[in-house]
Amino acid sequence: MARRYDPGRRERIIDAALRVVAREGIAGLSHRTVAAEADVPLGSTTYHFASLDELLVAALRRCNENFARTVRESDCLADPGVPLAGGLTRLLEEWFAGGRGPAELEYELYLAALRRPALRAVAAEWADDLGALLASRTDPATARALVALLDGISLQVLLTGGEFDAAYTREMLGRIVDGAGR
Amino acid sequence: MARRYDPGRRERIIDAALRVVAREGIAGLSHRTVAAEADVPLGSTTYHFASLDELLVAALRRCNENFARTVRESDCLADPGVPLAGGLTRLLEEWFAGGRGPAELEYELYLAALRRPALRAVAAEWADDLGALLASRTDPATARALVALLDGISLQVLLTGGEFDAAYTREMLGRIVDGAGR
DNA sequence: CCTGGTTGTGTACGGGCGTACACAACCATC
DNA sequence: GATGGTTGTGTACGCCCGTACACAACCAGG
Repeated sequence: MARRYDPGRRERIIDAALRVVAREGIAGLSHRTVAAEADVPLGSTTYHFASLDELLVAALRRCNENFARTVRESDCLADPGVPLAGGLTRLLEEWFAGGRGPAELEYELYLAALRRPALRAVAAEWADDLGALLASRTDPATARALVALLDGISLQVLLTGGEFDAAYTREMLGRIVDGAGR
Repeated sequence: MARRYDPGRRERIIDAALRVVAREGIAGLSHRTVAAEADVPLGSTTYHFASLDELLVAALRRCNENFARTVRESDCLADPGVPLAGGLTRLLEEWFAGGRGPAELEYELYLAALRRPALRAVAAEWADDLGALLASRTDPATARALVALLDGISLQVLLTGGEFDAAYTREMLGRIVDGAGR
């Protein structure tokens, strides 16, 4: 039966799940497709993840970590000399520059929380983490609104197939930020 | 074979599809489930809608119409005496007062456009229609941003399972609106 | 009344799915 | 090196799916 010693198989399954979702969407995710993608036996996926929800939770969490690292490594937000709205706009611009793919993947997992209560906690973490990051440059309510507006603008781009408009984005984020000072 | 004369069967199938999606999500929508819900033979659903995408397009369009009618009938936006931000907040408040159900249904269909290009045009219509409605009270860019922020705030509520916060919403919408005047 | 075309149905096929479970491989203990 | 517990696999079952298609019901023109 060829059982291999394979630590980190769990992680490889999560990676495979992300590739499957990126390619075919959550609708195309099944124990079988992810097993094939990760090149592990079918039983292995059900063994490590009792349900697809569990696998999705792990995948979304991994996504969040990747995004958080990207944000932290980018200096768009760190430098207090750069206006907050401008930094956020640049961040989003870089993100969309990578094409629809990555953005679609992250949002699909994030939005899946709408129908899957198991994902809600992770989705909330994401919003909170980003909010906390921004809160160091403004107040919590404003930070939350910035996250909401970023989500809304990104969705408009992704859902309607439109283009990302940096000037417009900067302007509107600016209105939220500036409103905090009055 | 009992073929009935049944005009409006197409419409009844769309209604049934909305009920199915409301109850079980898009994942639970199939030719069979919708046929059972509409109490028509299986072949009837494939006859009227060649693919599920086609059915989803019809369902989303119907949703849009319902929402547009609700907005038009509500006087939250019509009265120029009411501040725009306040009117929108009240509209959203009434919407959420109906429970998660209706909001979940509309957003699930709307967000499905992320992965289904066939729905993009209808999703774009929705955003444009609402934008056009708001544009009569402000400029187009501001109107678009208001829609984006409304989407973002609604999503935060629905995805994280949180509560709708009217005061916060009014405040942030207000910042977008007021920013237009400077 | 027949007849040819259109509209709508029932059924059956092949395929992918989640899940269960017997059992192989491994490891620690003696 | 036997043994008992744990970890991981292969396989098979039953279910639901989209799709195709023969054919019933209907309708209009002759």
